[in-house]
Amino acid sequence: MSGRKQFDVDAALDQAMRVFWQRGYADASLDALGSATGLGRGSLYGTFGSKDALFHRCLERYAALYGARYEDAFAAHPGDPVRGVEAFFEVVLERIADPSLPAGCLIAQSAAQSPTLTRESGERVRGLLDRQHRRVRAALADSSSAGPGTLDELATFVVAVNQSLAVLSRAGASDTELRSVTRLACATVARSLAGPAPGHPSPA
Amino acid sequence: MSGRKQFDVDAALDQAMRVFWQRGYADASLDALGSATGLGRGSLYGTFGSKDALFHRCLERYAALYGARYEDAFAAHPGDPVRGVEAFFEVVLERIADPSLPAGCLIAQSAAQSPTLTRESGERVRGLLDRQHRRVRAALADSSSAGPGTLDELATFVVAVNQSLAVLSRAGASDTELRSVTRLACATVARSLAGPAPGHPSPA
DNA sequence: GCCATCTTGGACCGATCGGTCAAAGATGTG
DNA sequence: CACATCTTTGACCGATCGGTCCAAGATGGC
Repeated sequence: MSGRKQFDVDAALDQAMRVFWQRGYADASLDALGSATGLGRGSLYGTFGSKDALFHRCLERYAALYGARYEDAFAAHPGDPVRGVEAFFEVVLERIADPSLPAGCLIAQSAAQSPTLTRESGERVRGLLDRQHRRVRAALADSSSAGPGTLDELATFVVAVNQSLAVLSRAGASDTELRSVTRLACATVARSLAGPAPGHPSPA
Repeated sequence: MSGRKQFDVDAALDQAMRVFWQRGYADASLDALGSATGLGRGSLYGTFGSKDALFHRCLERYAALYGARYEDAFAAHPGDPVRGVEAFFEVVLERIADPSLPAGCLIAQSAAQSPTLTRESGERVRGLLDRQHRRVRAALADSSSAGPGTLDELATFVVAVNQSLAVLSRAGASDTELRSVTRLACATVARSLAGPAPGHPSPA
């Protein structure tokens, strides 16, 4: 049966994305991807070309989907980066708590497996982390009382904490545990933006 | 050739551990484990029983090896938990910076892949994270000006940051980036131990 | 020196991997 | 209705997976 495409490409990408998200690139077999999307190998290869290309599409889709939500969270608190970061973490925590979604985070998952991926894929993941860094940094710079170095470090810190939430949630950490991590992280951001660190006087 | 065992079990475990560490459980093939250890399948199965059992032995060995170093780091600063945590992160950073070792951390790696492991293995990994939590908590409690709740949250925070270092390093983050994360984390610990957080007054 | 015992390397097993391909059916154009 | 074009299904490919097994060789007790 055919003639014209029988399925919605974006819906298929959503399902494939979840398989990569849940099992990682290597453990996401074409059989698993096929049954999750309801597609045969012919359709998968005819549409996407290869497992690698499908993975890239899924990465892009994931980044676009949740990247937009992160943007919204920051944008909801213009001029107030601390509230922005809180809202950002809230989005992450709600995604993690959603039982209809795999645990963790596709980017973190892929970053952890980066050395076992194609060099190309590894660089792509690194690029996505950089995008996240720039996004956070831009939000933090919104009330630029801090120097550019501090801004970079804080953004790296927020990205790092975000990755840690993914790892811990995959290990089975509770929402409560995760929230204590974000609470402390937010306090750190607030302190660092309010004034230089005590004990280690900032050169800025 | 044989009669008596021809190889050192611990040395073989060291090599196998690195393979799991570098590639993760699923991607660590028996061929890779065999060539890394220099052992044939007969020796591997005769000594360890199965890939899963070998993995467990490697987890234990990893936890024992680096757990001891963490203990040392904390023990080197009795009564000074902040310095203890700094020393702890220093051990982690040096291990990550060591080019003769795989990137990241075997525990973090396994935690991220936890949902794809045996239920048994997943629980084991969770147990190792708990052990790390208890270790950090005990060190923090050394100068117990903080309540037990705060202690738990801080220990979770330190464990979380440790996991984030593993993920970021595997994605190719530089030592400098990693150090800004630990610097901010240490400042957070110092602040929380010195007094309750501002803005969010602690109930303790 | 004989022999039970153990270890070792490698052949081998069925299952599964990512990927290809051809046959068959559906479609739009003329 | 005929036909070129496209999609889909599922059989099939070689490679590799984790795991088993056995023949050959080394060992120590007697």
